[in-house]
Amino acid sequence: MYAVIDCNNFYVSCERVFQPHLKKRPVVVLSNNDGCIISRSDEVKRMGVKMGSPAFEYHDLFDKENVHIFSPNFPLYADLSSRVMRTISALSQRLEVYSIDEAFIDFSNFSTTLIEKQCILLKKLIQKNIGIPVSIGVGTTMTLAKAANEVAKKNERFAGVCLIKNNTERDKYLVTLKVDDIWGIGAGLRAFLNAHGIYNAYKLAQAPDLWVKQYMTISGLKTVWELRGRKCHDLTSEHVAKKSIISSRTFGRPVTIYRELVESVSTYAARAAEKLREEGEVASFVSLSIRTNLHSSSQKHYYNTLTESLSHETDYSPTIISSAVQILKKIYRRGYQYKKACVSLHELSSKDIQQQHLFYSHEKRQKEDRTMKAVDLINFEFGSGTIEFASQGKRPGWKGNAVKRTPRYTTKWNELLEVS
DNA sequence: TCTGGGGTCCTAGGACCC
DNA sequence: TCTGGGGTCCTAGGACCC
Repeated sequence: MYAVIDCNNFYVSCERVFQPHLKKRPVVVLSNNDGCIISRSDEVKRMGVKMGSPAFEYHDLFDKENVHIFSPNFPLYADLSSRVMRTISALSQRLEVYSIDEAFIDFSNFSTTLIEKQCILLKKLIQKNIGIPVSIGVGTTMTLAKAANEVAKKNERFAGVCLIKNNTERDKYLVTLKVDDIWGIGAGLRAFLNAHGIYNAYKLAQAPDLWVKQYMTISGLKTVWELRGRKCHDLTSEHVAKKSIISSRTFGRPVTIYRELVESVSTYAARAAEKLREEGEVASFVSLSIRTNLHSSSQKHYYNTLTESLSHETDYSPTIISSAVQILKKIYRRGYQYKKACVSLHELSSKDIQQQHLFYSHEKRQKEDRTMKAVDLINFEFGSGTIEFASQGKRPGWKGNAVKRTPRYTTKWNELLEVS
């Protein structure tokens, strides 16, 4: 048996921890730049506000309904997430942290009665210790656990915990779930399945293997098998090395000046390199893409991307920054209003098993390592951005602003004082 | 006026090999 | 008239997840 623990409306719930008066009140959290809606309270969901939709479309509704709006406060969410995960890990050895607000645990060799007791206890514990409401779903495969979780969320009588104990229960619940409520079925497959008369998860589970394989690839077939109770996925508990690292941001305003693009690209490259060092990896390739506003119909569009190999595997920020800026030089075109840049690193490998390089001495590498260590340490101790590279610019006008960000209550002493 | 950020996996098709 | 068979590797694009 697997259980999946999912924090309800996670970012909204995090804000409510420090502003309890917002319980039962409509709340949304927006993306960077206050662009999209990325978390909604139940009250807002009931108003028909769609996940990921642009915030400006709901300006009037939010005004009228007195919706509380927040800019994202990711340091806070990350910290509360780690506290939730710590509480869960106390209960189970085998745990996979699947995302910031979700974890799987392995309940093999437990009786269903015991599992149910443990889940109810865990839900209470997380609520009491951290103040975050969660839903828990249990099933014989990870996909069925996720389905049970959906059932628990949709139906109040479960009080947040739903176990699929046998095939009869499984079929009964699957009938109530739409195909795209199922893990692995998105909008594209929903449209396809609906066009073939398949609307609920039960019907999907009945679809013939060959047909599923042909039209939904092997991943779709695994989903179907898991719905029937045949195990195809298992927990990945140990740390999995990342295959790519991305740093990208939409600008606070359209950018036309080349120097400003250099500043933003340098900043994203520096951040990507920093993440790379956190992972203990080195990169072989740097990619950069830049684009104008996709949604604007009044201006001319431009998008371009280019990947270049580094002369040697590295995690040294100056090397990665200058590579990204070199690419920018090649793909930049005058006369466009740029809205976004994205730096990504590829062909990552572990720093420990780095290869020797003919034109890149051991001494040079050690010196670079010491420099980066110092930079990272300063930024960790005194806050990120304390020390930056010159090409990142002094007073960036292209950065977005998050006006409605709440204090980082749990990770910054000075911001804790802002709690009134 | 205003539309996020960060990832993974799979497939088709082309290039190439013998 | 009539043009093989079997394989690998790479990439772009599309699907999905949160």
